[in-house]
Amino acid sequence: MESSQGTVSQFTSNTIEVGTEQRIFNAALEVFSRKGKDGARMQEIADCAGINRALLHYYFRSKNKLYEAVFAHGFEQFINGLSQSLRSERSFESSLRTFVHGYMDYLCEHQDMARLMITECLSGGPVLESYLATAIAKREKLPGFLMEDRIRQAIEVGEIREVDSEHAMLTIVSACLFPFVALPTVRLFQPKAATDFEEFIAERKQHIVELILSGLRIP
Amino acid sequence: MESSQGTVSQFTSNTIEVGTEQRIFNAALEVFSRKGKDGARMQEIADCAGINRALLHYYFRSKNKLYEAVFAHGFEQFINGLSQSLRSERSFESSLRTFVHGYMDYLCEHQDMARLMITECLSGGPVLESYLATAIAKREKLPGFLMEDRIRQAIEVGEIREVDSEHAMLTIVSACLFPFVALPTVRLFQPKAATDFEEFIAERKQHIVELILSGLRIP
DNA sequence: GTCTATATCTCGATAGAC
DNA sequence: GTCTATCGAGATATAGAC
Repeated sequence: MESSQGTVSQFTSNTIEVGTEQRIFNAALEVFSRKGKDGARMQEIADCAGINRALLHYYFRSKNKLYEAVFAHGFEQFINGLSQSLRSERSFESSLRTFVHGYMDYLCEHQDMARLMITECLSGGPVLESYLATAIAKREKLPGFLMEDRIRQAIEVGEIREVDSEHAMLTIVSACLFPFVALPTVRLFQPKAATDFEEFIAERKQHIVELILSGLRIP
Repeated sequence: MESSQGTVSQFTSNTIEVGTEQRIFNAALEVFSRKGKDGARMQEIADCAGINRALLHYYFRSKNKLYEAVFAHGFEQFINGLSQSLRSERSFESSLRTFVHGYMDYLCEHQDMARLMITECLSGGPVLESYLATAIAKREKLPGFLMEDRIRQAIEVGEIREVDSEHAMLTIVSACLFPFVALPTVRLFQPKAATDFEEFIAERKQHIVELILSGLRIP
């Protein structure tokens, strides 16, 4: 139980010499994110990590502990990702572009984590909610809040038209995040999402920024 | 089935009496939609329906059959909901408003089904995909396709500016559907979603229609 | 640290009384 | 149709050899 505490925070995306604990960690994220906490099987995680089932219990005491560890790490990463880049004062257009691109870049790199949090949400999300609740206490850390403040500020200065900043923020997040949630389905409708994912994402970023900017422009 | 003339049943309410099979069905939808097919427990479904576990197997042979039945029914409902109302609209604004309001009304009434399909999506969605694939064959039945055609048509006539109709459609669906997926989280950020859900939805409909219309308006 | 073997428990499914 | 009791498969978790 000590071993997980000590090393979790030092995970890197280094390709050389990936340790057992991290392989377990990655595999767990992958499986949990697709099957949910209950649906996930320890055997599948072990197979995915290329090790024995018993090792899962050696590094993380139980399935519950493993899930908690995976979730906590991903959540931390999720919050800290965007916050810095949003603080600098620039035009609203520049802020929006920064947010959309940064958010979708994160989602591309951490699709597992996105699925995991959505799965949490769907199940009523007691774990996610407790994490969010404490995060909301320190309001300034959440990228979503930063961007929403930016919207309000832009309205005051007359940079964009008057809209409900909370709904606008929700719409922006939805437009960025939902395609990842529904990816298997999206692929059926938009073949490019299957054949050339990078280009699909690039197009999507541009579409969202343009649509929102145009939608918030003062008539 | 049998009419109890002499006894005043304490189970009947002012609503229409709902049979055991229907109660199982509703309970299964509720549980499957939150936990996913694997994560759901037959015991929980039975508890939720207020009956014994064995009865689940009496009405539906197995967990798999039960899931299939629930999914098939919900999916059918989902497709047929909007299609008619979309064929008869004139202006693009009117079509968009019809779609957004109709779609969100459906989602409000069938939040379980929305969750179920999202859960399917997240797990790779073989069941959903097979249903969608056959539905896509008869293209004209899907409301999403109808609306996307409507966007293309509006562009040709010069009613709205030139955009990628597929991305625009995806954005509209995202804006409508995602708030239901993330409802537990949204409630933390927008208290009104918890206290006055009806008003929150009404606001949301209006916001989406206005933002998209303004976003697609010809400069 | 990593494995095999096994104990323990949970869940889906069935049998049979009423 | 509905219940209680139980079986058997498969899952988590532990013990112990190496």
